[in-house]
Amino acid sequence: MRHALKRLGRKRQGKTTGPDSPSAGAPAMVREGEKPGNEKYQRILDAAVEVIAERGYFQSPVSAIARRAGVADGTVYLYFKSKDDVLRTAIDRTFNKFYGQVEEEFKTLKGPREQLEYIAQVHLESHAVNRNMAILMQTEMRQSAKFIAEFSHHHLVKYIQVVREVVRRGQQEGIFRRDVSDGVVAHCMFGAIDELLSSAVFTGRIYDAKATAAQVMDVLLNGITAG
Amino acid sequence: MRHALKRLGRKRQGKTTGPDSPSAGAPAMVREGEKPGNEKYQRILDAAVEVIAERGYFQSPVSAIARRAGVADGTVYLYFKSKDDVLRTAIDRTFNKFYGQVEEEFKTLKGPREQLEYIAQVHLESHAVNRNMAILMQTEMRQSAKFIAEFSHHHLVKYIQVVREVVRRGQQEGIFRRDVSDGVVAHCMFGAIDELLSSAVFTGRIYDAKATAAQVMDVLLNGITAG
DNA sequence: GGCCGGAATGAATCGCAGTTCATTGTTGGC
DNA sequence: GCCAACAATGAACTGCGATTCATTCCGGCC
Repeated sequence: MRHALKRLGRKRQGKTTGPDSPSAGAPAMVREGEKPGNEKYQRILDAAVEVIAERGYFQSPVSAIARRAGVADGTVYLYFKSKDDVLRTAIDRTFNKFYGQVEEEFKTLKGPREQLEYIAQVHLESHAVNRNMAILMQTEMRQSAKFIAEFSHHHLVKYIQVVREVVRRGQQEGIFRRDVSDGVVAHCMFGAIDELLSSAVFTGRIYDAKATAAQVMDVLLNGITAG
Repeated sequence: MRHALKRLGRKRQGKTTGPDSPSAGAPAMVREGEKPGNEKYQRILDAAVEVIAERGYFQSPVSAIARRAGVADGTVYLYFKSKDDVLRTAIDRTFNKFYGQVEEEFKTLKGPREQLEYIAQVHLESHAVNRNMAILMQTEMRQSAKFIAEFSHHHLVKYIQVVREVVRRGQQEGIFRRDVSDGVVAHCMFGAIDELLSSAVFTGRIYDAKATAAQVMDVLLNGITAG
């Protein structure tokens, strides 16, 4: 009803809807197995992080992401189900890398204090590794959209869980005070580090991740040390 | 070019653009002085906070806010310049109330420890006072949109400033350690409280603001106490 | 009752942006 | 060279939503 103008340039006809296309499953998408390895896949992901960090998710049209990645708008949909999917994937990958790193280091680092210090340091270093990703984490992940809220909350919970476990072990070993809840400590630690990172991200300040982490953990550990 | 259908229902003509309207300044807006007192003004503000807390700024059409406030879409523009303006106003008011409260209490509360504890408590209590506003603070304020970023950052800075001053005074008086920067302490405190609040907001957990604030400040103050 | 000023309304405008898909390029096998 | 098969393209589609503004409603006044 609305649009009086019909397609004039290209004309679309024949092969109306018949499911006779070759590829069986998804209508038209790069095969699952090839995606992560593909160069364009990565380019799109990187471009999305860049653009979204600059302008915010809702102010980043797919066309802008595509342009930055040097591909056509439609190509994005060859590799991702939707615009949401791009952002979700980017965040997931970052978190998984973080957990992998922590898990790896925990194999050789056994003391609760050292473990907490290590987490703080990696958390703060994320800024240096990929500034755009850090910006994105400090903004979009904070649930500007409900669809991100749900799955990003899951990651947060996992982080807190890891810290809580370390704290609880420290309490059992008599290293940490037992009169403060491990949950409160975990949230305090996460919150403190995160706010420092956040403030650095927004003011563009540069800092030494190791030294800053040390200061924060000095206060915190000092505050929760038993005796 | 695009739209073939022209207005059919109401027809618009005459008085094309001439600036002969009665009210001089803004084209058609409730007089400045009357705004804040007006009942509709407040209704729209409240409705906006509610709706945006539920769905997020970009997923909250003006029409939804208007409906919730029980006014027509156009009425919103009688009281506010734009959709942005509504959100900005709501946030500004909340912060100003917070500062007013803190300032007032500081008149009778002089010890650095007590002052920090009071700030923590008010901060945590904000959840109880207006849950929707708390949600909004934890989400939209975190810069999902650049236009909010700029002015909300200003508020954050002010908060940190207040805490820093208290910490510095505590250091001068020899109550707090001097080997940790007041800035780091301020960010830690803000971050810790904020994260606790955030987590409560998202999980829907209920907590006792006074007791929780006490625990957090116990750890923090214990961590920064001199001697 | 008729008129006036201003508040309120909500349909229409208009531009934008997510997604689709007919068409075009490219590659490798014959 | 020719022909699949498949990746890539980008114009067109479509629906949504911020904002405008001609029109209606309302209260006070003559």
